[in-house]
Amino acid sequence: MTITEIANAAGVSIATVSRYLNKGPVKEETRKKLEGIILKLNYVPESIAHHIVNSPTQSIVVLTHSLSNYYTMEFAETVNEEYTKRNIAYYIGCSTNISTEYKYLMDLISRGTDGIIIHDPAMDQTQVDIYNQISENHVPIVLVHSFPIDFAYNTITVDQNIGMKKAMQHMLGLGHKKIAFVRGAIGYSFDLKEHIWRDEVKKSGVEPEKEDCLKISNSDDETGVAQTHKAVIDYFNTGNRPSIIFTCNDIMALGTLQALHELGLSVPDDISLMSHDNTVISTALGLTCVDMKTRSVAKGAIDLLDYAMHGNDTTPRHISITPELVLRTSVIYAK
Amino acid sequence: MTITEIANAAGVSIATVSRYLNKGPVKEETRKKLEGIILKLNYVPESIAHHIVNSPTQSIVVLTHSLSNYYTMEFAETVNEEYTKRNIAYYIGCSTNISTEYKYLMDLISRGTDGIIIHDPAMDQTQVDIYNQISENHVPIVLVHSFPIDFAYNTITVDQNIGMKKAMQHMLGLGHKKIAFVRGAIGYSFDLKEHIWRDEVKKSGVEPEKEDCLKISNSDDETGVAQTHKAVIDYFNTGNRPSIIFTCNDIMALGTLQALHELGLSVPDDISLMSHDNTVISTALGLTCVDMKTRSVAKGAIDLLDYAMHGNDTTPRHISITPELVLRTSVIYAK
DNA sequence: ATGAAAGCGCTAACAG
DNA sequence: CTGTTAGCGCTTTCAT
Repeated sequence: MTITEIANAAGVSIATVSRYLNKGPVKEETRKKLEGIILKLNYVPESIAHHIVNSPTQSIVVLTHSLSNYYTMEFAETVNEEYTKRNIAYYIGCSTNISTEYKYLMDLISRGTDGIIIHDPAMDQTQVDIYNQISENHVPIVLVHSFPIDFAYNTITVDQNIGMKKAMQHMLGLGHKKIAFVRGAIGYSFDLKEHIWRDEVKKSGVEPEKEDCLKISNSDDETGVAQTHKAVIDYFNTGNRPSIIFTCNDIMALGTLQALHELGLSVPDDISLMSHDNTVISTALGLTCVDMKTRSVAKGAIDLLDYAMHGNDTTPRHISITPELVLRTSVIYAK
Repeated sequence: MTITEIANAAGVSIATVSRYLNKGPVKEETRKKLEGIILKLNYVPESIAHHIVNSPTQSIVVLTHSLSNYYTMEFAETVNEEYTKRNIAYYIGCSTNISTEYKYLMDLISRGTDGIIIHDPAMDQTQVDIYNQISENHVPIVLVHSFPIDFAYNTITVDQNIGMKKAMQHMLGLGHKKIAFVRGAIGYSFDLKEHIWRDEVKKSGVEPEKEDCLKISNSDDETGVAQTHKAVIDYFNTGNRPSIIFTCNDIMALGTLQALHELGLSVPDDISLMSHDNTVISTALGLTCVDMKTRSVAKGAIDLLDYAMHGNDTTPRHISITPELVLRTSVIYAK
């Protein structure tokens, strides 16, 4: 079904149909006729052809590395709310590693996507040239929680240093000495958190034990829960008795909770638990945690993208949001 | 950056460049030259122009009604895994109501999307004509968990009747008489479950009380948790003392758990809890529940779409998957 | 192996 | 207010 067919059916030229479609000046009579025909023929414009001549495609996409993660989803959802309001087509792509991220990016720019938000980009410093290649194709991109590097993109992150420091000071301040630290195996933000954990423990005068740092190989979905569960059980079975456990995300908190329950330890009476991200899981379970302020981050990302898409100033901007502690009932004084 | 520019730079015709790009016959020498130029000029093909002449766009999208829902996300993720393997661009759109669902659908077919999977479609019988309109545009669509109607689409669902019956029989069989039923305010599948709850309770010889059916207005994210929490507290404050609570999804289970905790009731010692969907939350919390077999459903949806996209037989197919009970520790004999 | 030219569905001057 | 026409970036005969 093309514009030509409906032009023929109406006995007018394709230009008139196009004008009608684009709300240009058309005589009332013609308008009525076209309206009827389009309805009857069930015509849907081929936007692909529209956009080959009229560049913006009215589409924004968020690329993320995981779908089964509340923290990611809360981000995607906030963005969705905004673009739904604006009536622009918004889609989510999920790239689980560097190579699919690259493929997605190529697909998106070749599709003429108007703007791209990459949440937790998989690429790091060694792949900067790829980002540069993309930037040469003039697609506005904003990086959310990217590795820290000064390059030609708009970026927004929460300052995880501050968040983690606040968390450590909170725990240490309550008298905790042996703080188990549960992290994912690979990832810049895990490294950063571990570093601060190590640092602050040291500063408090005790030497961080190697075994107190538990690395979970898969951490986003129920297998992450299971892996954490196992790691925590093993950790206790080796004789470790921390007064508090800190988990780098809520999925790990879930696995930890499960393990604790199995070990007959209740939170916070027998042991404290602190988490990170403040997803619905922390809310629901009453876990004290670091709030990633996902909604603020999402709003900021949208602002940056607006700026990149519509502003006339092309210098990249960088936003850093300060995370805050959410105090609930899962952390109490060390016994 | 267009094919023309690279043709000029290489001193060949655009036809040759096109041939090179499409792996057609090109002399080794020309090939080498083009390869270099394309790399240097950072050329990315304009797939929009490609697909105006060469229809398939190599893209599949899943439309869903919510992003902050593990059950939905597990579905989206399973589909993602499959299409990533196949190297086809896969995106997710989120339409929160009938009107945005319609807009999305129009956007997708006008973009030339190759196939669409609608998970939990918002439309019901009264909007069937919209689906028909779409079907006339020849875009393969499969409906997942749609309302039950015989029309020209491929559909796949789990038989929630069976699942809910199994759940009721399990609870009733353990001697529970007053079963609180927690559902979302609006939705076909909630209605269906309530109907069976009512039916089975009646069959067991007791009259279902109006107050035992709690309706939660928002049920997908943390506000759903909060709403459920409040509703359950109110319910108990009115003097109700069920021996078990059944929740229609895990978000509601979370809210219920929170309320129970606040009321000083522990699961399953003081009260039993059974949920629906078997997301990571049920797994982690050890909740007995109805497993929606999301991964099987996702695989089935992909099969149906393959069939619709590549098969030569156009008669719609329908798959019904039987849900199963997952017995964990949250449900015990009624006291 | 390569180039010229037509055409995909649509928009945007430009005439009338 | 409407029709004619050129052209968006690409593919695809058809010649050469």
